[in-house]
Amino acid sequence: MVFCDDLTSFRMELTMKELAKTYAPKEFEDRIYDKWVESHSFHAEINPDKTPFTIVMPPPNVTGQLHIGHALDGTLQDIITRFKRMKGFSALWLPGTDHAALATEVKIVAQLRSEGTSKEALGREKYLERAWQWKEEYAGRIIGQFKKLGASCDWDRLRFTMDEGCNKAVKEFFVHLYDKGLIYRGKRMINWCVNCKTSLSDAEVVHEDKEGYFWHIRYQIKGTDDYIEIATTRPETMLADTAVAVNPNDPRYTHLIGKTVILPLVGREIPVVADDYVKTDFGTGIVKITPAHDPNDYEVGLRHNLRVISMMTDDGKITAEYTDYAGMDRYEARKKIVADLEKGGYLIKTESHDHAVGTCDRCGSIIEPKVSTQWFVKMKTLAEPAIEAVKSGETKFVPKRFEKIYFHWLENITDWCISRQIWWGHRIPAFYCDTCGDTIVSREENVICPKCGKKCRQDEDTLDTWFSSALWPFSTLGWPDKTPDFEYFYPTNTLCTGYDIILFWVMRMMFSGIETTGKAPFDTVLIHGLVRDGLGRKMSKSLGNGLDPLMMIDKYGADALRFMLVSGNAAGSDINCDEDKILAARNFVNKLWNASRFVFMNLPESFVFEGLPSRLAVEDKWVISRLNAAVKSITENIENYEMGIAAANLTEFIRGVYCDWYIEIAKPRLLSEDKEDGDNVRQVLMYVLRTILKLLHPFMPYVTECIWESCADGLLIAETFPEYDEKLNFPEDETEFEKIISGIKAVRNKRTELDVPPSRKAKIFIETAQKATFESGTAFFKKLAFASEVEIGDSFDAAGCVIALTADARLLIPLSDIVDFKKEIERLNKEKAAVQKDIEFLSKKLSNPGFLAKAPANQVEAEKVKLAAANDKMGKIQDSLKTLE
RNA sequence: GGAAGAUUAGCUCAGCUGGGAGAGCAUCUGCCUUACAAGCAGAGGGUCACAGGUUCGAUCCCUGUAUCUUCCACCA
Repeated sequence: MVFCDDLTSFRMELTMKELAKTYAPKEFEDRIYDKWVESHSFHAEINPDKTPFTIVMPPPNVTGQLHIGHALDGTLQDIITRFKRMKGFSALWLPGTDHAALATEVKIVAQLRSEGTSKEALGREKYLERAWQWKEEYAGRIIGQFKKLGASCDWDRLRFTMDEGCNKAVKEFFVHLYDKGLIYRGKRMINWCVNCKTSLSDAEVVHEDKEGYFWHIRYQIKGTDDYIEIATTRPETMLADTAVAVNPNDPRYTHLIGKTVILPLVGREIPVVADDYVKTDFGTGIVKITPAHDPNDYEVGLRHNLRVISMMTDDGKITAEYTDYAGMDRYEARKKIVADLEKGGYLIKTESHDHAVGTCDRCGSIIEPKVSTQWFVKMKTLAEPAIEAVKSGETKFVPKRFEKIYFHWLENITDWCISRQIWWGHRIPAFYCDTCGDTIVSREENVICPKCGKKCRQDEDTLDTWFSSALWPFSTLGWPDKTPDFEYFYPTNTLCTGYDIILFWVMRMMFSGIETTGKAPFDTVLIHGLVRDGLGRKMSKSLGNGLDPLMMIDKYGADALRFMLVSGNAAGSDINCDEDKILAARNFVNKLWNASRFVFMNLPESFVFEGLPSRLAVEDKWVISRLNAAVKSITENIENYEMGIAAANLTEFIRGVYCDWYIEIAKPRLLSEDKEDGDNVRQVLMYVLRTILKLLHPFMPYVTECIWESCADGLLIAETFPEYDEKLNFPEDETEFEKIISGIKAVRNKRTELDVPPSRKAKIFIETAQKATFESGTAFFKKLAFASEVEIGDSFDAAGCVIALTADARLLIPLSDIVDFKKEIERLNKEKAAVQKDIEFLSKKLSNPGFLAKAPANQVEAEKVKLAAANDKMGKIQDSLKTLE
């Protein structure tokens, strides 16, 4: 045999280290991680001989700690990175953390409040010191937690969204867009959070359906006793009404156009205007117009040149000029206004009305639309190439359906409000000359007015946190400088994230990347779902159903957690998980551990791994061939991001093929007199085990590396991923050996049915046409089918025997002393009926002219084979029944 | 108001380009068979949501319905 020459040339002296009796991940995970770090195994070199493969980590916020969603995200990225590294790529997984501007500020402000102070009291400079302290503490913590998971990130390249390089990139991008006319400052209607006291982008507003009311209010028409009826969900805003609008084509109200009405409680006289915006079939058909507090009304106001009056302060209180309500919270004021309207006879009725209100993504308070001067990015021209990049396939989403969400948002995009009235973040690189009134946008820190030479004042605001995140795939590689890292690793390959931040982040990286570098920042966007509890609920603190990944790692090991997260999951769908699933994964890890122990304890002290032996038994070829198929399938599935299927392939092979069969079959051979055969089976056992460890390593890096220590020199992380090899396919041997497996299963099945304990050995007579095949399996029948003796022949006397049937054999077990033959006849009759049904089904199919004419030939052939087998089986059953009766 | 996804065993979920439905957990039975009781060998359990359609053939493709989940949306 020549097929494994290349393997036999490989020799390895082993210094066997014994594995502990039970799998105890805590004993070795940290040690293994240190080993990887010390050997710089995670560091990606710029190597022109290798193809780069790059993943940038979605930077976790410095506000929190590792939750199960990060664990999923991290596991997927680590699997891909380790796989690519083993496949010979220069694989870079670039880690970092996000300053999470508003999210962090909200937390620090709360912390200050609990200390009885505030950011205003501290002042900007001291506050920022405090924020950096926070960052130091929490960024370190979450990085440490990622390490626990086994993340093979290149920590030499660790970044932070507010570090110097990112700041440089942010300024560069801002100036670039400003110079191109794509960033502007202007007075617009924006989303205002009265709690965070800052503007927000549209994406940061969460719409929630809330129970509310329609208050029907009477506005008197000036100079008459007539009145009009208006329905509103926000009565308090009437204080700032500057008009009332009707649809110009609404016959009920055309007579009102141009008239004046008197605003209740306030007494202000306001015009009735006609505008298409008003729907005739909703509410009363008359709308109060409050340009300062509603985006639509603002537009109406612009069209009709209405006054913009504000009735609310930045913290959501009523302004001083409305003396009756001044200083009241907007919702307190609402109550009083409704009461006052009722008292004054203005309130006609109140009806329930559910409607969507915008809330702050960060603090949950209700957003107030507000007219304000802010910085914006003009999105239309930036969006187009970002759409094109996905349409052309330069970047593809996995699963594809998420592209729709991406397109929909980009096609309907509005300008992006990027300025925030908070302190923690990148300060806007815009400067104002108080003397000349000029605005200068600059990369420099200190800006002198070119006209008057005076020092300019920098804009107080900071940028939306996503402005810096948008640059993450290239700012982390050195952009705007043309660094070697940037040249080699950009564009990156796979971006892996949850579907919840496609709009916030993915799309913004796309247009920023294309605008600055001319290339889409990644070729694949791998979208995964959210992690939920066993009942499909979102994990949350209030429900108390959160699974703390760190606790799970502590309890079951990182490998078990990782394997649970990818098992039985299809890309893009949510994952329900509970502790039972981790337990199952842990048990599987334990299985591998013990299988390895078994192999090691059966090796002589002087064992030398030489690769596959040149003489292989049918069962060796069976396992090698199955392994080879598994290699192919696992590789393809990882490449297609089907981690769930790859994980199932691994389980199936390791448990179902290697442990359940090959190891069991190896046992008699290990003890056999034939020394050469024993040596061969040891080589095969090791060969398969080593291949398994490599295949499994991306999924379970710790345990595989730990076992590897006992059976090889060097690090597993640095090994090459197994390759599918045509020469290792043995389809005939597979078929042959499956016949023995079927036979063993059939005997076991019978014995269990009849409650025969394994200790009660019995003879087996095998009637078969394939004598050689079953001859070679004799030892296995003894070991696995509890045979005291095996005889193979054409025909045996079946009297007093239990009969087990397979497609290729009739197996007779003389157990007359303990078997109830009446029951056995019943069982056979049952089986006969089942086979009869099969025969009918198959005959019907094969006599269907449509099927014969239109089905593919191999399909027809397959059905014929099935029918022949069923008929054969029927014959055996009938024979058996005859002998029993 | 749009859009996407889901509906498969008691539970949680797989099921690739259509050829007689799978895993894990749970249940039941029997086993401490010298790697593993975190185990082994078996068993039971499913009109693949419903109704049509295409097809020789549908869990899979098409249409509609129902229920659930999520995303998007300025209807006062």
